[in-house]
Amino acid sequence: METQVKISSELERNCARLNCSEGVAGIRDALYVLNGKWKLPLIFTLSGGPMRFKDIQRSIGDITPKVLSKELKELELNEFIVRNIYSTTPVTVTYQLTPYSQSLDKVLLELKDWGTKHRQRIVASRKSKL
Amino acid sequence: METQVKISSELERNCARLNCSEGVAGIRDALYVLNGKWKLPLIFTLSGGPMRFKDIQRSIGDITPKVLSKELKELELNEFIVRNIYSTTPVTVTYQLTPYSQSLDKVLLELKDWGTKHRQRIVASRKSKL
DNA sequence: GATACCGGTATCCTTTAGGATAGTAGTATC
DNA sequence: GATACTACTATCCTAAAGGATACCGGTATC
Repeated sequence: METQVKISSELERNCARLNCSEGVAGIRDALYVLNGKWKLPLIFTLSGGPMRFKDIQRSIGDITPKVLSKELKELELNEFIVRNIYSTTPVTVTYQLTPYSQSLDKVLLELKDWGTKHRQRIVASRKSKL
Repeated sequence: METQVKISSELERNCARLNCSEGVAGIRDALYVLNGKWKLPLIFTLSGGPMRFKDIQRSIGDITPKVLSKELKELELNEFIVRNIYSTTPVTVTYQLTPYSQSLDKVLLELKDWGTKHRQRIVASRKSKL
C-alpha cells in the first residue's frame, strides 16, 4: 500500500512557465544575503520601528553582542538597515529599516505564517504520540 | 542632511496586531527546519516532480553527493519529501515532495521573486558604478 | 567612590556546514 | 574483461557560524 503523493500544482505550473533553473537561482540569490540564524529575525524585529542596540538584544533574547554587532553590519552593507547616531549624552544609536527592506515584507509574512503553523503541527504530532 | 527612512507599514500594522515577539518566534521556527544553503533550493527543484539522486545533483549543479545525501535525509525526517525505491534492475530511487511541502509554496514563490529582483538590483547598481 | 547602563570590541572556543576526493556494491554494456 | 552508470558512503579537511566570557570608555546615578 503506497501513499499517493501529489505535487504542488501551483509551483509546477510556475516552474514550467518560467524555467525552473532560473527559479532555483532566484532562491539561491535570496538565501545568499539572508543566510544564517539571525538576519530575517532581525529585520522582522526592526519592522516595529527603529531600535537601539541593547533593545534589539533584549528583544531577540539570546543573541550575544558580538554576533549582533556582526549581523547588523552585514545588514547595513546590504542596505537593509541604517545606523543612526544621535549626539545625546550618552550617545544614542538606533538601527532602522531602509525602504528597500520593505521589499521583504511578503517573504517575512509568509515565512512567519508558515513557521507558526509548522510549530503547531509539531506540537500536535508530539501530543498525539503520548 | 538626513535621509528620512520610512518603516514598513504593512508589517508594522501586522506587528502591532498580532504581537511581534510571537512573529519572531514563527520566523525562527521556520528557519530552524529550513536552515542552510540547500533545503529550500532542493524543495523548489523537486517541485517539478519526483527526481532521482543523480538527476537532482545534476540539476542543482554544485552539490556534492555527501551533502545531498545528508540534506535529503533531513528533508525526509521533517516530512518534506518521501524516498521511493523501485526494484528495477538496477534499483531506481526517487525523491518526491509530500503534500505537506506544498504548504511552503507561498514562501518559495515569494523568496524566488524577491531573489530575482534582488539580483537585478545588484547587477544594475554594479553597472551604474562603472 | 561604587555601581550600573550604553554600545559595542577582543579573545577564545566549539560546532556545524559544506566541500574535495576517493571508493563501494551491484548491474549493464561493449 | 574493461568500462560505465547508479546511489550512495567514508574520510578528511577548511571555513564560517555562533556562543561564552571578559572587557572598554564614557556617562550617569546613588
